[in-house]
Amino acid sequence: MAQKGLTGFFEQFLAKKSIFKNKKALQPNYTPETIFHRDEQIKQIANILAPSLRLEKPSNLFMYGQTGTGKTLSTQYTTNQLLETATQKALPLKIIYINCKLKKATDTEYRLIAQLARYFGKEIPSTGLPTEEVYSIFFNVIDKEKLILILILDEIDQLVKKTGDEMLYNLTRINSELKNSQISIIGISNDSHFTDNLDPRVKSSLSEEEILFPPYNAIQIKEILKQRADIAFSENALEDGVIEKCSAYAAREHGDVRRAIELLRVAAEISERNETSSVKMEHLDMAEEKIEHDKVLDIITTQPKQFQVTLYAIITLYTKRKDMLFTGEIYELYKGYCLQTGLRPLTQRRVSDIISEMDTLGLINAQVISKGRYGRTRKITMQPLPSPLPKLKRLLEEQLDLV
DNA sequence: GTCAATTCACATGAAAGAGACCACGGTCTAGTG
DNA sequence: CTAGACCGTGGTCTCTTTCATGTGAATTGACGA
Repeated sequence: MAQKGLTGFFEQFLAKKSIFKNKKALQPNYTPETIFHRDEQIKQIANILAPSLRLEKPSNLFMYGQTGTGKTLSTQYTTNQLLETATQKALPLKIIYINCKLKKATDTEYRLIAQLARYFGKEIPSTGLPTEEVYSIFFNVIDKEKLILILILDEIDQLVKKTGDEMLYNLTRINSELKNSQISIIGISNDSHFTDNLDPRVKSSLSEEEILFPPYNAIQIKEILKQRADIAFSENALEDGVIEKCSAYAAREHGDVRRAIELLRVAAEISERNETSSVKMEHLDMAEEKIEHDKVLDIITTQPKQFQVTLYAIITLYTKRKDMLFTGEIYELYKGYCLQTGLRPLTQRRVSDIISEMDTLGLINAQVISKGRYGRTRKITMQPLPSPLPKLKRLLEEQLDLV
């Protein structure tokens, strides 16, 4: 029945002139051929890593800067070049890039080492072995022959937050036991205070060298966006001022280019779906909303039930009383809903943690305050969320089978 | 009126338990020659 | 005799509970002017 209509639709879709020429240039993992405004940093990285070509261990390196300031990009660019030279000269250089946040597979010491061992073709079960065992497997495989290993740990702060800094210590220490090979660690973090709380031993060995990535300013963002847009879009696909507005927006958000590019891409997708011939200003606004909305929906639907019930309690209470809420009353309400849904209520201790997780995720504003004689608690308010509350509430009701 | 002590209602930390998942080695069992 | 099924042990991981300790200002109450 609908088949015929659909073939027609797809044919029409293909026949339509796309505003995209090469959409890849807007994907988050795209590496452009030239990188703007990061010459200084790239040169530094190259300088620090260059000794590896003489088979000497490069210094460990720590890079920091806000999100979307080109840390990962610059690193990948430099290491790719480095690797190219190394392969040409048949040097035993290996570079491993691990994003500690992206993959759930690397958020514990065991998993990280297992992941590393897998890069060398060792099959490591996802669980069941003692961590020591995995270390020694890894150790043996890299020390078999001479090798310079550069290990890039992106979002290293996430890793340390979850597993503690002991593992970094272990990793740096491993060098002294290796006979043939050497490991260098490149840590990338968007938290500049990250090293403050590290064990001094780890700190000094990790940041033998440091590179700071300052945020881009609006003009720089504009140039970068322009570069990407030229590749990504066909001619006249962008209305005048779109790029300017996009970069202004990103500059406001501490110079995060990644966001600017995402915004541009989503805006273009919206305009394509709306069958307009070019990306207009209003698409940017819609894109901004959509990005936020999707983020919230994604968070909500992927969180466990307990989290959802807690959020549901907060939303219900908040729609009833538009002022600040406190942990105690939320917990009481939460217990009630648990009964309704047949969930076993968690302790207040846990719910308290859940609430603070929500704060970190940006769903709510939770602030610890003291009400003097009346105790200490979290003051919870809801930010103006991109998705209207009743809609969220209904979504949660569906998720939880609440009536 | 002033000032230190008290008190509340949680926050925050540390440790440990439960239950799921998994590897490994040993033992048992059934099928094969 | 051997491959595969099955079990017990010991390991990780995540989520949670339990127990313990911390905290900051409103309130209280003693004190002095």
